Amino acid sequence: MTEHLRGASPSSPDTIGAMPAASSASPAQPSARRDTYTPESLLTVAVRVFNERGYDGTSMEHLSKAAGISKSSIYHHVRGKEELLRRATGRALDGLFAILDEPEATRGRAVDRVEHVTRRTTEVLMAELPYVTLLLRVRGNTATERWALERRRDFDQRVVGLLKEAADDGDLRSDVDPRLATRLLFGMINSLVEWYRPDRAGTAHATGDEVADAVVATAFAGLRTT
Amino acid sequence: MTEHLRGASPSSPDTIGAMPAASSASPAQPSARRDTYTPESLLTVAVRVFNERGYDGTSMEHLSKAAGISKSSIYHHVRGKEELLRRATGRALDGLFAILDEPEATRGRAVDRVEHVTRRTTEVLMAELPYVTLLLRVRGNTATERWALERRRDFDQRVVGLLKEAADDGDLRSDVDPRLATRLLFGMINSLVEWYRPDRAGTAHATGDEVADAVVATAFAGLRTT
DNA sequence: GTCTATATTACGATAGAC
DNA sequence: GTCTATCGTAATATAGAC
Repeated sequence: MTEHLRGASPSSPDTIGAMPAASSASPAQPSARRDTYTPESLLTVAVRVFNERGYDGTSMEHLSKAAGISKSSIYHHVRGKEELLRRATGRALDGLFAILDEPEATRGRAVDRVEHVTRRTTEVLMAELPYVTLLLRVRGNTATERWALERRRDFDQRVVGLLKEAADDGDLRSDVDPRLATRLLFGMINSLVEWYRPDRAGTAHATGDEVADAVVATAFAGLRTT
Repeated sequence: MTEHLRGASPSSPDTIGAMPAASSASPAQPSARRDTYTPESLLTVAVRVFNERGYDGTSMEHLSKAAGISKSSIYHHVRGKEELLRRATGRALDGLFAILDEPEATRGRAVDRVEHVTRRTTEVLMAELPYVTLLLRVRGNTATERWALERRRDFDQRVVGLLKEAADDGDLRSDVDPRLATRLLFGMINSLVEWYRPDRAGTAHATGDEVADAVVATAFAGLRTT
């Protein structure tokens, strides 16, 4: 069992890409990091384990082994397991909501705004993959989980509004209700968390751009040739 | 806290619809049931709780409260939590694999076979909703979960084969790889477990038939009007 | 078949030394 | 900031009475 050594040390090379700049707010200074965990860098490890084992299936013991520090050391950085979940889902939700404020999502023909939101949601999902993955698996057992679920429902409702507009414009097929269409659309997009892996992109499967293109093309024009 | 009383008794009226016929194999005899649990009727309760709280988030205590019997009584019917998971996922997988043996899935033009499998998978998912829901959320922490994941991958691969055939026939859009198309297709279908509720069908959202129609139309022709 | 009581292990979190 | 040791609780599962 050498599992606890893999990617364990806070300064181990294979975690650099995922490591945030320490307390320094500037993202242009990734160098001056101390050889210790911050809540942010600990979150990176925790979210990975949460996604591997499931949130409920992950114990603090699992986290401590994965992070390479003791259980009690984790409590020095965060108040507990639930705070890690809140930070992770919050990050995912912030990324998603930001899409709705983009100019392309607020101006122009509704169906084009829907298409923009579709593409950008796919992109944000790929960019923030571990955080969105965790968000999409939340069940609602704790207050934090219910808070995340509620924010997610708000996001969905905003998009339903867009689909309704596009339907009123006559730009969406009339035999599918906008609410149902939104659910199928997000079903397709969100399923990326089940198989998309950035490290495999371009080899075992398509690159991020190709995936986004495929999602938009499939969702709006369908799989069948005409 | 009256939660443990809701739908608790094995013979309570609100569980009748979900209750299987006892040892009698004939489904035309729902009457002659004894006022006690069978592994099958216990499974109905357990799967509902698993889906509400997540498998890892469900303790035997939770199950005993929901079933209205003690923890130790559960062990009289099944060997443990994992056996319940295996029975549930096995049932879901059997339903899915049966689709691939249907005549419409083995004869005719590939693209039509894909469309048939799409519709039938949607229908089986709605008919066996709790079991398929549980299957789709399995993570792989135990041997049983890995067994279920492997069978599920087999099913996916069978469908990828169908999509490849259809693509070779020139019936599928050429700018989306068959493997990717299969993933997006199943992403859309499988997302039903997140929102489809049989009791709400026809009121809060579309009926089962309408949902199946919408899935097929969206997946093959797309959301946008042409 | 069901129960109460309990064995045993694992869990989240804390105390206090270094 | 990290550690070892430990507390109190909750988990899975079993023993044995009825």
